[in-house]
Amino acid sequence: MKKKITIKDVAKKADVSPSTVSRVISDNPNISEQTKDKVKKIMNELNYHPNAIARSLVKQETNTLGLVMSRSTEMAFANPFFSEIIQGIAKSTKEQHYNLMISSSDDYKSEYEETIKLYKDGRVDGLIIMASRVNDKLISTLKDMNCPFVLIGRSPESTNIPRVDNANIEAAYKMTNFLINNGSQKIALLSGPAGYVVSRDRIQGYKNALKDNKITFKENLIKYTEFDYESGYQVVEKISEETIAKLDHIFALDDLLAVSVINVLLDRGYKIPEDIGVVGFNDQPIAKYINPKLTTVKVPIKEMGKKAAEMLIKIINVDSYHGEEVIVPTNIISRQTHGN
Amino acid sequence: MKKKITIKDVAKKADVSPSTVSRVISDNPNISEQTKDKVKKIMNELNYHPNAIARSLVKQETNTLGLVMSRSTEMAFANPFFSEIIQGIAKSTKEQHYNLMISSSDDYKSEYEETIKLYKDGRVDGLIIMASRVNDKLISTLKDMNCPFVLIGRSPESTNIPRVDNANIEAAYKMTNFLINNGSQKIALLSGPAGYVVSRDRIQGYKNALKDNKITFKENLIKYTEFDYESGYQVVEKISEETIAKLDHIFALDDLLAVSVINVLLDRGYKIPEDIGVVGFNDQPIAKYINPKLTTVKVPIKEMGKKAAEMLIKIINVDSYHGEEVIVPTNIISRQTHGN
DNA sequence: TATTATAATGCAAACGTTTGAATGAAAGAG
DNA sequence: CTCTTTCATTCAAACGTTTGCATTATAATA
Repeated sequence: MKKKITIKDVAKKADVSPSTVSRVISDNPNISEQTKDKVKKIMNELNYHPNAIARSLVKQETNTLGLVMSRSTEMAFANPFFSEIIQGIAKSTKEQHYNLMISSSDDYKSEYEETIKLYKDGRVDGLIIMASRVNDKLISTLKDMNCPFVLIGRSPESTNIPRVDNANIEAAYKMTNFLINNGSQKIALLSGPAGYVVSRDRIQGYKNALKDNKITFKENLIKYTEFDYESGYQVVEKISEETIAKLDHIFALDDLLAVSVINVLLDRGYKIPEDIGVVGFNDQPIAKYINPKLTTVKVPIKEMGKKAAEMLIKIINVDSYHGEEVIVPTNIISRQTHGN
Repeated sequence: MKKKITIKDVAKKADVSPSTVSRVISDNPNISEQTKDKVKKIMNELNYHPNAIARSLVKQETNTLGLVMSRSTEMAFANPFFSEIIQGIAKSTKEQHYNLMISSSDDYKSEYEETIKLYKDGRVDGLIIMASRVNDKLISTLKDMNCPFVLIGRSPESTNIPRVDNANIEAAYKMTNFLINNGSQKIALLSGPAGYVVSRDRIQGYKNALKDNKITFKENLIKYTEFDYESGYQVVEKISEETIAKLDHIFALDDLLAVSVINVLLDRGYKIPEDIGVVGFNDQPIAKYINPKLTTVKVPIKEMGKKAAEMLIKIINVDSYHGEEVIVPTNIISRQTHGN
């Protein structure tokens, strides 16, 4: 094992003290240009890289952000939503010279513990949380520890926490309205798990739109499933022909779910959107890959990730800043799967 | 800012030395059960967490793996292939109590530097590399630094390096053969960038199959593009009707590319697979989401990621082990897009 | 009882940096 | 020519652990 080159080696060779070397690294104005040049030259010669761990220890900061997935590892990545979020986060961490550590577990309990641990162990300076279950104690724990974090989503219990989200209620309202204005009355919902805030919010928007249009809401028009293709497919498969025959539209609260809806419908011989319309949510890439192309509501997922990371870094670094709520705009992307 | 609880605080309160506390943490057999209990109790009381950074500094290991994407951030994540790889890696890092740090840049040069830096800075104990350009100097640099790493893919210049890959040549051969056996003669290829080893290998397999079937290879039947949907679409769009009319099959060297092929074909009014067949490579989730469902070659992407991480961890930890080459099996998934 | 082996714990150095305070040299002021 | 100021550099402590070695107490042996 080749011996590691430390700041002392550089110092010795340059005939200065380690402190001086450290100061040229940080470009301290007290060091003369002359010595700066000399030291830099030697750093190159020796191919010296400052040790980030040692630096972290004394500065008490790691320059790394932690990302934790609130769902089982499989679920988390199965949905392209997360790839896009990561994409955004990775982008701004890179831009701001931060590192990104990602963590995911298989069940909620260990997820919770992993998250706390990541921070308590001192591996990260702050956390981006995608957990947004109803009644998630993670949020309050984090607050108690005063761990810098930003939430992607919404936590109904805790107000006034730094977060980035889209206006789910409003967006679902708009989409429902859009369908109604196109002549639909019977709109069924395929929702994600009832335990997620996103599900609740989107359902709320749907209900609001129904109400404003004087359409009575029926609980049995909502089906719940996981946020992945297979679960969605299975749930929709079970719906009887008669039920479907009565429907104008199925509004899936996620694009992947919409795709599963479309596929069981197609498999059963329905024509989309002639026989029945299907719309989604998120505008993930797949929305335009499938045929017919999916009408959906666009949420700028990547930007959300990007914004979240930027916000977190700011929270970590500027004392006076404690975060804000940023709500990104959404809009309907009208493609080929909605009826009219 | 609440003061951080250190090993010293625990030691003081338990009336032992820090060394003793450290030893109960590592469950050193020299410590009596009695003191172990006492110390553990106090660690709980104080909610003490050992600081990973300090630990890393003295042990000269971070318990962290680094993952670097060889493509621009956008590209990397745009293709679900990477999500699946990450998924696998995340799984085994978690299982083995390692952390995962991910890195991606926007161009190749900074990618290279970021990677080296990640390791040189001492943030990670080893690297998983997905770079597999032809003539990638990253590999040799890593070797020179004797940085533990495993490659996902193949590096034609360097032999005998730890890596996990699928048998690309063989797989492409099998698929081509499959198409020929189904009666195809004119098979065009939509390849990823010519600079990637995967592209070359798959093309090689295609050529071999042609040769073994006494079909003459024509260079102009191969088109190159990036590994994302839009690039694929644009390339295929430019192909003339006459050219397409002569084709039996288009073999896309990636599922996402296959989807783009299918879509321009569908947009132009072709029936798949009646007019022309399309097959892909990788068996990404999207293969079964689209309609008609994509015939493709299955490569166990997630398992590759998992295996790579396991191997890397072993390389890091067991002196006598320097890695191996593991080639995962592939097989054809016959669905609805190939003709016969 | 003196001697040695054994078990449990403490001491202090080390890991590679950063940084406030101390030092020294050179320059400017009186 | 002394006194102060300024500038550039060094000293040494600190960050929170781990670990080889020394130390002590206790038990076993002669």
